[in-house]
Amino acid sequence: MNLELGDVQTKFMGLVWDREPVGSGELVKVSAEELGWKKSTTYTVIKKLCDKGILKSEDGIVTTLISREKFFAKKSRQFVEESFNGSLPAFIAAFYSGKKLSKKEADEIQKMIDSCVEERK
Amino acid sequence: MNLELGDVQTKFMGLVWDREPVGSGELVKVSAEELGWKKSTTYTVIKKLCDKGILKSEDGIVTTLISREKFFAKKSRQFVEESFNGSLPAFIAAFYSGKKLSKKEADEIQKMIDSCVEERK
DNA sequence: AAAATCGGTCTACCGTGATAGACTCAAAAC
DNA sequence: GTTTTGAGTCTATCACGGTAGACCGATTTT
Repeated sequence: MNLELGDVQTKFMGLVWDREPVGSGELVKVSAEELGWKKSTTYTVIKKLCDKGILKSEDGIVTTLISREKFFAKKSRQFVEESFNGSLPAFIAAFYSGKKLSKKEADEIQKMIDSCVEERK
Repeated sequence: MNLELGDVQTKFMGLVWDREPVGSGELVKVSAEELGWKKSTTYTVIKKLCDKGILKSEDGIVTTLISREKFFAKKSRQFVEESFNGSLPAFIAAFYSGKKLSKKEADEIQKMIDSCVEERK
C-alpha cells in the first residue's frame, strides 16, 4: 500500500474516514461542498486511491482499507525517519526551536509520554 | 520562499548544508557519488532550488538562503499543522500508537520540554 | 593549434497529483 | 415512452518533481 498521498488526497481521505461506509454519491456531494470539486474529480480521486490500495469501492459503497490512526502513525514515523533520522527528540527540538511551550502543552505532552513509557522496572 | 521540496531535493539540500559555501563542480561530484546523479541533473536541481529562493548560486559558489534548522522547523510545524491541526500531543500520540517508549527516549523528551517551557510564574 | 575538461544552459521526457469536460448507461420520474 | 437524474468511465490538461542528453563557450592541457 502506497501512502504517498498529496495534501488534497489526504484531505479527501479525511472526509471518507468521517463517514465510512459511505456512498460514492454522498462523497461527490460532500467533496463539492468541502473541497469545491466537480463530480468527475471525486470519482477520479476515488479510483486513484483504490489503485493505491487505500480505498475500496464496491456497489457504490466506499470504505477505507487503513484506519485513520494507522495512516497517520505511518506518516508520522515516515516523516520523522526521513527528516530526523527517526529521532523524535530531534523532531521536537526542531518543532519548538525558537518557540516556547505553554504550561498546558507541556503537561499534555507529559501525560502523553508517561502513558507510553515502557513499564519495566 | 516555497518550501515544498520533494524527498530528493531535500536530500540534495542536505549535501549543500553540509558543505556550504561550496562550488557547483564539487556538488556535481558529490551528487554523483551520493545520489547517482548526472551533471546536468545537479545543475537543473540547483536552478530549480534557486528559483524557489532556497539556494543562491553566484560565480560558481552555491550557498543556502535558509538554515537547516529553520527549514526543518518550518517543515515540522507545517506537517503537524496539516496532519494534526497543529497539536503536537496528537502527533506524538500517533507516532507512538502501539509502540512503547524506552526510558531513555522518555528522558530525552523530558529534558526537551523542560527546556522549552515558558518561564513565567 | 587541437583536444580535453569544466561550468553551465536548454530542451525534453516520464510519472503523478490535481482537476475537469464529455460522454455512456441504467434507473427513476413524469 | 420520453425526459431527467445519478453513477461511473475515459480522456485530457497543467504543474511539477525527477532525471538526463545535447550542446556551448571558456579555460586548460598536450
